[in-house]
Amino acid sequence: MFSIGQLSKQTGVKVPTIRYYEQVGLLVSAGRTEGNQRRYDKEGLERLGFIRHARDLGFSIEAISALIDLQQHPDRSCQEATEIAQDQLADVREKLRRLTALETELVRISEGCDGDGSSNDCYVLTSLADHRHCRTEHYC
Amino acid sequence: MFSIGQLSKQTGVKVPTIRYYEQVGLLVSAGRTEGNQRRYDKEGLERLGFIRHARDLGFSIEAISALIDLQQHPDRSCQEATEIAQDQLADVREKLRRLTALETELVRISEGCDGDGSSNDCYVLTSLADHRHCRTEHYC
DNA sequence: CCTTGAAGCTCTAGTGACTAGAGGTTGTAG
DNA sequence: CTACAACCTCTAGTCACTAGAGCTTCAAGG
Ligand SMILES: [Zn+2]
Ligand SMILES: [Zn+2]
Ligand SMILES: [Zn+2]
Ligand SMILES: [Zn+2]
Repeated sequence: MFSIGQLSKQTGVKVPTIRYYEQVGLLVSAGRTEGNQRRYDKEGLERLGFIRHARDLGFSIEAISALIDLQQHPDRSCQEATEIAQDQLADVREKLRRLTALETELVRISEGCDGDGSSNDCYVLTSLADHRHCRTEHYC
Repeated sequence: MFSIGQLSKQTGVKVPTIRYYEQVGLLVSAGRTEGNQRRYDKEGLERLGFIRHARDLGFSIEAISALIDLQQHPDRSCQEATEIAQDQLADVREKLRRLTALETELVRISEGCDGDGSSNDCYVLTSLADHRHCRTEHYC
């Protein structure tokens, strides 16, 4: 049996975050001591590892919830799991697309000024004031 | 003079967002009507355009505040402006780096399963359970 | 001049995924 | 038995909005 601190050390997830995961229903402790402290078993450790890894891949709490539900029912089809992964991939690709546009514009803007003039005619400031200087459509 | 709704239409910034910008000190109205409604002049319209464009490039409210301060003092050096832009570019590049790693792993994971098996031995679920399947270090 | 309805106002609370802090209790090593 | 690290709960804060309630004002048509 592990304390919350031991779980934290083994997975790299901070203690308050583990408590937060319990609050939102992702991870329940195996039980409590007489003094009300959480105790986890090996299953809890593995589940927290799963959560951590999925979070590190950008999956939302909601998506991870669904994935854990699937894991608990080994007989169910894994179609939903692949859909969730594909959705996440699509999200990431969309973000990449947007950030690439941002990078293009920020490179142009940054290179347009050495920072040694007056802010009166600074290329950074004038570029920000007018989207018509931009080569791409962009937003976050 | 423009009402908040006219400003909204011209810039594409939603009305509650404009009020939020006032609350955090980014944009003040030129004045109020007798009935307490906000009225803006051309300067306000331009400033909101600046804010909108900077937000669309991912700058934080805090950064935009600093940039507007610089704009208000045309005699000051624009060094800070270029620094802010370069910081933003560095941020964007860091995010791109991370998202690219995520994409690599998510492609592998998505392609590893057709979604026609049982969740018992689904490649998506086993990959999520163990980082050792991953080819990159990754996090958000 | 009067009515109507769109548009405005303020204030509070909710979003996601935590993080920080206060103030108190428990576990454990020496 | 004592010290103190680690634990507990609860509230509030982060960022940049967004939604809603409940009320007031503006402007156009009759
Ligand atoms: Zn400059
Ligand atoms: Zn632009
Ligand atoms: Zn599968
Ligand atoms: Zn991994």
